[in-house]
Amino acid sequence: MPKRQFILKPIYEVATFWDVLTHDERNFLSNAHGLLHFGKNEVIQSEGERPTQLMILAEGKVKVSKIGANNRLQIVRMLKPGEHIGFRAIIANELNSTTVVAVEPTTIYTISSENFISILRNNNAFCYRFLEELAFDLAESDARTVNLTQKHIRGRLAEALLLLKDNYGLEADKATIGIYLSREDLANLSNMTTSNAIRTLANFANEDIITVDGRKIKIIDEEKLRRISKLG
Amino acid sequence: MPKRQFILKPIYEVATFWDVLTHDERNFLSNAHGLLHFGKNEVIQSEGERPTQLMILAEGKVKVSKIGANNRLQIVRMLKPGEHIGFRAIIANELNSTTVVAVEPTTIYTISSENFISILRNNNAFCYRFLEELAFDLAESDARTVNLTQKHIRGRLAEALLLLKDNYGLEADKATIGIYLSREDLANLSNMTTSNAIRTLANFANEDIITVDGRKIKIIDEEKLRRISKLG
DNA sequence: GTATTTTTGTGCTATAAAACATATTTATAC
DNA sequence: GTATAAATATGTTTTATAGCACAAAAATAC
Repeated sequence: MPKRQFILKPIYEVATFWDVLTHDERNFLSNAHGLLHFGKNEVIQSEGERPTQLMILAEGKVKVSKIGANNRLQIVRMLKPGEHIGFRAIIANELNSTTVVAVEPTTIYTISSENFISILRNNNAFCYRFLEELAFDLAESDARTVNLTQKHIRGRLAEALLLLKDNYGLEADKATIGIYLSREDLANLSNMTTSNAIRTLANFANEDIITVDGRKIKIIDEEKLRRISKLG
Repeated sequence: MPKRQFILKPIYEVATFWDVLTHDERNFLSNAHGLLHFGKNEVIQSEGERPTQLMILAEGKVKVSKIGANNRLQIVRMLKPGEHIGFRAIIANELNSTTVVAVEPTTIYTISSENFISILRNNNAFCYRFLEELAFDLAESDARTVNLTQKHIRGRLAEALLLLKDNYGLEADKATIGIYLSREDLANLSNMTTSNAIRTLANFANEDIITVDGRKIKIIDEEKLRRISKLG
């Protein structure tokens, strides 16, 4: 069987804001955009750097993380195609507050900060779209703060698995979570050590809540997983 | 000495967005706004309720919190005059994701959700202002997630004290933090139990980093406090 | 002014989770 | 194909912090 060939979608099919652009803006952006590729584990942007462009994830999956005390890494969110990278720092006129790394081979459309800001300043519907996006992101970030600080290990890991399921969906078997993360990434997402992620994952498997095959995780009993996540 | 009389500033002096309004919008809002008062510890909005108005904090201080696992409360941010309440949920068209409570007597100007959205949709500069505000808030929320999950108790309390100092400033003596919180609030802000907040506060006082007189906290050695916060 | 509730303070115990140690398996390099 | 590195797995020890109990002080109610 030949390896499946990905046909890259054009920017107007990837960018969720395309419908609110004016005719002129569409014409302009059809040319005035860039294209970047990143291999697995490649760094897309780094915390502390000055942002130079809005990035639109066209293909692939990325993790967004921050370094905290003792150089411990915390994954603050995971992005999928159609979502944006780097726009928060551009809007706030700050340095990047997060590091973004490709979890699998990733293709990105880019729009320069200047062009991005220019459209934000001139197209009200476009501006409103990003306003909505930030409003959603803020609620999620606040919720994550509370979940990560108050839930116990089992609750945090259950929550992370559900977050991944909700974000990336399930494969054709309707059970396998649509992203394969290392135990270390799972740990950084759930605010625990790698050994505890491994242990807790094994416990969940023993309790027939999930099955684990390498990095493939099948959700067997979602109800139970939600209960564990909810109770903390 | 007679009790100091607060003269309430008019909305156009409180609202930080007033300068980007059009002449017509100013005329309109000069009448189409409401005024609310809340006593100490009164609930201004509740998690799960439908938001009905943008609130602009005119006088007073409020805490913004969420309930997590085991009904434990987490304060996610603290607001001061000029800052906004309830706009995130209106923009995202969601129920309130947070509860807001007055820490001291508080006066609030209100603008109905409909009027707020209408201006957002028509005045690009106004929309951009709130875009910026959310961009700042998101970075702070992400930073808080990492700090609260990774720092130890001393680091978390030191961080909370600095956050309060940076947000509310110092009194005339250039040492007393400009807001008086209960030990319980300090604990909910720093993600720890009340006893641990009390204990750690006492330790800081013993180490001559702060002095404590009831709820008044004087910062004696800010350098040391920043070091403790940074190291975690 | 006294009673009652709330807040603050302190010691002790229990426990969740990190830290550490060490295999074992899997992936990658040459 | 072998060597080396990285990821996964598991047992043991240590520790930070929650949980609990109770006392003292302060605030509030009557």
